[in-house]
Amino acid sequence: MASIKEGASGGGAAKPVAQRLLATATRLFAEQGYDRTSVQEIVDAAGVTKGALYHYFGSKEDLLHEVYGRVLRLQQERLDRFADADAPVEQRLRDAAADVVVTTIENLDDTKIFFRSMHHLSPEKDKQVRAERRRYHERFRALVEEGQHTGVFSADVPADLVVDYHFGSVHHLGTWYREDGPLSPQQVADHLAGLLLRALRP
Amino acid sequence: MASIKEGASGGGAAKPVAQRLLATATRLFAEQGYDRTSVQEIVDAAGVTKGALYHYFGSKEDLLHEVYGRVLRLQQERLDRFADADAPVEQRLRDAAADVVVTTIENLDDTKIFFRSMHHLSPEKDKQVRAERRRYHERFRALVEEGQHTGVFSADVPADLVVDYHFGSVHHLGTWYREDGPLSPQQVADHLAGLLLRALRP
DNA sequence: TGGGACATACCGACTGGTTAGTCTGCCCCT
DNA sequence: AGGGGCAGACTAACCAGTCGGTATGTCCCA
Repeated sequence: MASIKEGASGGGAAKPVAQRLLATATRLFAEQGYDRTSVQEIVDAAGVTKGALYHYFGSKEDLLHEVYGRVLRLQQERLDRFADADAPVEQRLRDAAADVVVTTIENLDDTKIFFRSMHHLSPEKDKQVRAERRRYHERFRALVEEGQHTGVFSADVPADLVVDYHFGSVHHLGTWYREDGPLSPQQVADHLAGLLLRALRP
Repeated sequence: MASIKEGASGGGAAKPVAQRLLATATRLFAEQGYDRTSVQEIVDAAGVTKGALYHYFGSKEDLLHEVYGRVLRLQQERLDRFADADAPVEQRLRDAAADVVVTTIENLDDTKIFFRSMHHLSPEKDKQVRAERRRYHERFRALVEEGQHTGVFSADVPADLVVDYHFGSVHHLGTWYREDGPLSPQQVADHLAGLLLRALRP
């Protein structure tokens, strides 16, 4: 329901207008912020007009919500994959923690928007997004708790706080990570996952 | 130059208008975001009119910049105090790391604004704020490096990344910390500083 | 084969409302 | 009597969303 109204375009043209609009909006939102980006700017940059945008999307906010949906679905799916793997819990947590870093860096525009503009959503959509985020948080927390119960992680720190601790660093990536910096996404991920696992050593 | 045009008010009235405006703006910016808060709202909530606001501040952006200046000065001063203390480096880092958490929670409105609205500043002011943040970052990094050189901290993770790691969690506080939650500011600070120090164990 | 009926995809001028900032002037203290 | 401190109406710009219109395509029945 939250997905784009099929671009149809029978034969298979160059680039569906709806997707071009979403990609353009994502870039502009990340660069200038949601409120600072006008609908006119988006359609100009995408080479269409408002008529096209409002043909595919119900509102400007729908564009934002669409970005959120994409990120959430992607991250949740990947987390589930790693958490369900057949490996010791410390390995599963390490893999999941590192993966979310890589995925975040690879979609840095989306995640910048995600964390900066969350509070721009209408109460209704905000509630939905929060619910999905909570599911994600809880899945991650379950990994930490499992390790604490089996004794491979230190138990004298609340699991919730540990999760927020790690996601703080993930959240923060958009602020400091530069593509032309000295570290590859995978290197950053390995370092951050390493720090987390060491912080959890009993 | 970046400070408020003296409220004068010779004798010492109830509450200087300039400070009331700044406090009101801070609250509203934190609640609704900078762009979503109109100047009219601010002056209404402060019980004055636009004439008063533009008498004391050059622009809406000046209000934001003023909030930034306050936070930056406060945090820098406190960091310097802890970093200069006469104690082993692991103790100084722990104290500094915990203190910034407590200070952040105690000024959660300011820091929410700080991290959310940074990119709303004009290039000129943005440059200035960045420079001050960098000084702060470097002071903190020096502590990590000192410990790495003297061997009390593991050296196989870049010091810059460690600093961003910790400040990620600080940055993130505004997202999850609730006053009516189970943890006091000091408890959160102790946990986060503990995690950092354990992550750095050789 | 042709043509009417209808739908999809998009255009772009327009509207109603909001906004930051200005300006003139009053009031009160010194 | 002069100026700081403020009021409040005003302006010029901008913005999300609307709406009537057009061009192109598809389906169906004769």
